[in-house]
Amino acid sequence: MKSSKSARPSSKVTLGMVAEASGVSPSTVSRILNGTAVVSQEKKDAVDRAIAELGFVPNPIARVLAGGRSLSVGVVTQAIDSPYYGVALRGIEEVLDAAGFVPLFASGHWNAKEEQRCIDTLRSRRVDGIIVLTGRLSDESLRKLAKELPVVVTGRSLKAPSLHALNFNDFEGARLATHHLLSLGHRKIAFIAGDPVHPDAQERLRGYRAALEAAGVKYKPALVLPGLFHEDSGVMAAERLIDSREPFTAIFAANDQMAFGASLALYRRGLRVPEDVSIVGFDDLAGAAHCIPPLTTIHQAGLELGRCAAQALLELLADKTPTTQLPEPRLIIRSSTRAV
Amino acid sequence: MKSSKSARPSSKVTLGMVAEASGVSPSTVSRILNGTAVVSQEKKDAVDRAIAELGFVPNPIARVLAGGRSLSVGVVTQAIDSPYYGVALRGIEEVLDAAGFVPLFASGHWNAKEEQRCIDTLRSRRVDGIIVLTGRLSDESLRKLAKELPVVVTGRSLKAPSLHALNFNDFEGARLATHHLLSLGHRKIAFIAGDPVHPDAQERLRGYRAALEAAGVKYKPALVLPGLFHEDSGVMAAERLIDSREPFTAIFAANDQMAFGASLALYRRGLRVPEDVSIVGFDDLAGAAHCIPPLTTIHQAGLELGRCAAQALLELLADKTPTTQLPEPRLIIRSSTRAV
DNA sequence: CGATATCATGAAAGCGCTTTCATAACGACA
DNA sequence: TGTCGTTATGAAAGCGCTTTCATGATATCG
Repeated sequence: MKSSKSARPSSKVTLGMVAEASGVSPSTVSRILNGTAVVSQEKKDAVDRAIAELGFVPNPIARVLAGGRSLSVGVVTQAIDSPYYGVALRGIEEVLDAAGFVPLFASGHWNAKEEQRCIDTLRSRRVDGIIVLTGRLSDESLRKLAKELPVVVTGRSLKAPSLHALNFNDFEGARLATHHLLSLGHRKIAFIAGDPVHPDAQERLRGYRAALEAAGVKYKPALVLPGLFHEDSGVMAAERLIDSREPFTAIFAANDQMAFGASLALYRRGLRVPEDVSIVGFDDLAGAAHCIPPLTTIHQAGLELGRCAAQALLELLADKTPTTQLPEPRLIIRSSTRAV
Repeated sequence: MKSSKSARPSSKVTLGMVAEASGVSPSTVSRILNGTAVVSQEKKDAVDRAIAELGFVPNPIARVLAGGRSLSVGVVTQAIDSPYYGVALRGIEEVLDAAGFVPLFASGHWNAKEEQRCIDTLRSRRVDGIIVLTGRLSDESLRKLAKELPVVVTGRSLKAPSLHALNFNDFEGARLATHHLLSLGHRKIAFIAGDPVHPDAQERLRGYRAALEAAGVKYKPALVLPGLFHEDSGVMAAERLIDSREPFTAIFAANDQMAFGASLALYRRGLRVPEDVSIVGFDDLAGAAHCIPPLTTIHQAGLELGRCAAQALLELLADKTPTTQLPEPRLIIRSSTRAV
């Protein structure tokens, strides 16, 4: 009969006990908990009181087994430690948490097979919906998946019921970056491309070419270096570029990591940024603002991406049609670029 | 009667159906699945065949409700997008996955309350064990938690049954870093400290002082700047240092992020690394090898940390006593340090 | 060779919740 | 006042699995 103001979070209080304590049936408690039916205010009060008193916490496992929602959503990312997607995960976590949902993360490692496995695991865990961050799965499998549960996918633009796609405007971003260099007077602009199996990489290349063309600058294949989206490939690309003796005054890298790598290669070869060559990256990673020199880059809001994705999934879950779109790319001018 | 070589991963095959198809009871199927009792080879074969044929996948939700293992472990990290812990998460994921376990990540944001909430959520999800990456929870709560399920915690050294602690030798790492600078002839070595609420930060400060003392260099409080483990605090610390006019030839930052920040501040003030001042970091983040100049630092294996933690938890789960220890700190000499 | 210990197996009772389905209780209408 | 639609509520049947507990079969012993 002690009325400690807050109940100790005792572990094994069940819905049944709440029912008994408040003199109603388990069904009624469940209905109150889930808002699945009208219940008299009187009983509702009694139940609420009992819940508080006993410190009852519903068991999500039992709930989902019985056919209810799991209040969890699966997130398949590619690498849990990716600097870009990591921020997106934080965004997802943030909005999901605010809505009472729990994220379940799984990494596909840029491999369709593994991604599929992640999805299977996630589904066996009975998640209510799935967010796929880019990845290599075919549009077809995604569409099929969306027939089973709500899906939000980033990095593509496909349309299907119960499926929302969030695509960043890579083309425009790349165009912006290249245009910035052009406007600074650069004409010999090298491009370190990303892995061409990524649609992103292709779009960014397109944007680079489009900007060149618009400025009447001839596209030179010798100025386009292959890359793999990581630092080392940026180093190698820049070294290859220097060794090729093809003249250049600026480099646009398809992502920040390669831009970091390229800067390093230039540094090692005694070329200064931005005095000798200007560099623009893409993504605006957390590190871009603190590297030397701070990197001019295209801001692709990872945090926003995550938030939007989660928001969209929540809407799908509520049977609404999400309308969320990603913000347009923005050029962030820092210190790695200057006029020729 | 078509004998497609591999079963389609049909969704709703239950243990009961397997039992029926192979002419045994559900109990027997369960026993075979979990190895909880001896079953005749004959039945085992029949069941295995039925499982393959039907493409049966056990429902983990039902399993855990009925009192079995969930084959999942909770991981409370501090920020899902932390550059250091991110790598650790990858290590955890890797070894857990190999053992058939699934990690459930939750972020405590360096806040004991939130951490506790994460743990509660995780437990309501019925994880089999929990890994706590550092964090702010009291040793006491951890000990109490360990009474309920196996726990592995990093960044402390406490001893308790069903609890394994993995501590990195921060003192020695800091000593090593400082000693390196000393051996290069530096005598005025500034230290950018970490947030003193972190035991790590305190240990690193101790290591710094110990090295100084061992070399007969007087400890100067004016050379110790407060920091918060992130880039901006590194920038501010270095600026304050410069402004103080206290002479210095080297900086040892309690982590890489602050070292990056300090480098940036020096760069802005026209001081060159390593020509004018040497810098040593701590952690060996992925970016340390690619920044300019590549950072000399103490390698604190994030990946190893994750792997060891997961390994230890697996052992705890198997009722063994883990003996895993973290590797000793190593000094990685790159290009940010040189002799005076 | 009968009695007892050993063993593989099945029947059935849950785990904690959701959800039909059925049933009082109530008001409304003729 | 009697009948019929509404409503709020409860009883009970699962969801798919694990785990006693009981049982018949087999092996072991004096």
